Amino acid sequence: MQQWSREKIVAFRQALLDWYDREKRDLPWRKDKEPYHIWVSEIMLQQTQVNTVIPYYQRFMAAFPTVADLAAAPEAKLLQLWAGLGYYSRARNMQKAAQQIMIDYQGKWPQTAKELTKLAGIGPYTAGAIASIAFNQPEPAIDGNAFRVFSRLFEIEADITKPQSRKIFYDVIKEVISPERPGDFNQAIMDLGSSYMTAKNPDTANSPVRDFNQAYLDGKEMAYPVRTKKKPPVPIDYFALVIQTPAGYLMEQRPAKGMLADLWTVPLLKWTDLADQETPPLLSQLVTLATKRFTAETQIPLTLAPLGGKPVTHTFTHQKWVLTLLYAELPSIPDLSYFRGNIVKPTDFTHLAQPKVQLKIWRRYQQLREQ
DNA sequence: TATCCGTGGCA
DNA sequence: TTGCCAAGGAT
Repeated sequence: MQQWSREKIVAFRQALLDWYDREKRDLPWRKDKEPYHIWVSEIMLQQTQVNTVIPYYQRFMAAFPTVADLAAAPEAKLLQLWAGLGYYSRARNMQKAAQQIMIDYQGKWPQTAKELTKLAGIGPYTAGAIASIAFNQPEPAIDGNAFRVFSRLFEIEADITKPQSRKIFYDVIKEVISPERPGDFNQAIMDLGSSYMTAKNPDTANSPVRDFNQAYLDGKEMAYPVRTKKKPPVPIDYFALVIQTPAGYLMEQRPAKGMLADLWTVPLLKWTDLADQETPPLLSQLVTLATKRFTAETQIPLTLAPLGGKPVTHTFTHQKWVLTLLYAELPSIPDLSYFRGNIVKPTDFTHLAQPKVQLKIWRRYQQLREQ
C-alpha cells in the first residue's frame, strides 16, 4: 500500500474538487442539502444505478414530501411506489426510520454518523454519506466506488468483500478527505468511480486524478480492487398458477418475511414443496395441493392446463427461478377466507406492488393469449 | 462470518 | 446465455 505526503494529499483534494466543480452531474437530490432528500436518495441508490433511481425518486418525493408524510404512509402505497426497484426491505426500513425520527428524535435529524447508524436501514456507508453531505462532517462514505477508487490510488490489497477490510479503507480516506468540503469530496469520489475509474473499461488516461493512481502508473489497474468471487444463483422450479374467475385473476400476497416480502404474485407452488422428489409432480396431484393452498373448500372444479412455451425465468442475486405456467378458469368465485390474497381485475393491477418476475409472467401470459 | 435480499446494464 | 458489477444492510 502507498503512503502519501501532506503535500500530495492537498494536491489530490484540489484536483478532485476542481474537477467536481466543473463536471458534477445535475441530479434531483443535489438541489439542496435537506437531510430527508439526501437520505431518500442514498437508500434508493444502494446497489442501484443513478438512471434507475431518478424516476422513482421523483415519484417518491411527490407522494411523501416530508419525513412526517413517510412515517404516516400506508404500507401498500409505500410498496407500490417501490415496486420494481428491488431490495424491498429498504422501503420497510425507511418507514421504520422515519417513525424513529418523529418519535425518538422529535422530528429532528441526528447529525453524527454514529447516531445515524441507529436508524433502521442506515449502515456505515449511508451514515457517512448523510453526515458528510447534509451535515458537513468529515466522515468517509465507503461504497463500492470508494473501495474501487482508493484500492487503485493506494494499491490496497485487502479483499473488499471482507468486513474487516472496511477499517483499512476508513483510515486511509479519513486522512485524505477534505475537511472543508467532505460531502463534495465523497460525492466526487463516487462520480469518479462511475466515470473514469469504472470497474470495466476505465478511462484513467483522461482521469482528473490520473497522476495519483498508483495502480495505473504501475500498469496494474485491473488487479484492483481485490475481491473474492460470489456463488452462482441456485435454480428453483415453480408452477405459476394463472387462475381466472368471473371477477378477475387470483392474486396472492407473499409472506411478510423473506423473498419479495408482502408483494403480490399469482399463486406460486415450489416443486420441492409438492412432492418429496425433484421430478415434476403429476398434474392431478397438483390440483389437490393447489386447491388447499388458496381456498377453504376441499375441492373445487379446477382444471389446470399447461401454458405452452418455455418456462419464464428470473434471476435474483442468489436464486434463479424457473416458472412453468399453468392456467385454469373458474366458473364461480371460490371461498378465499384462508387465503392471503384477493381476486383482482387487470385494471386494478397498478394499485398492487408487483415484482418484476410477476410482470414477466403477465407478459408471457399475454403473448400466449394473442396466439 | 456467511448468507439473504432485486433489478438492470453490459460484455 | 452467463457472469459480473452497481451510491449496502440485516441477521
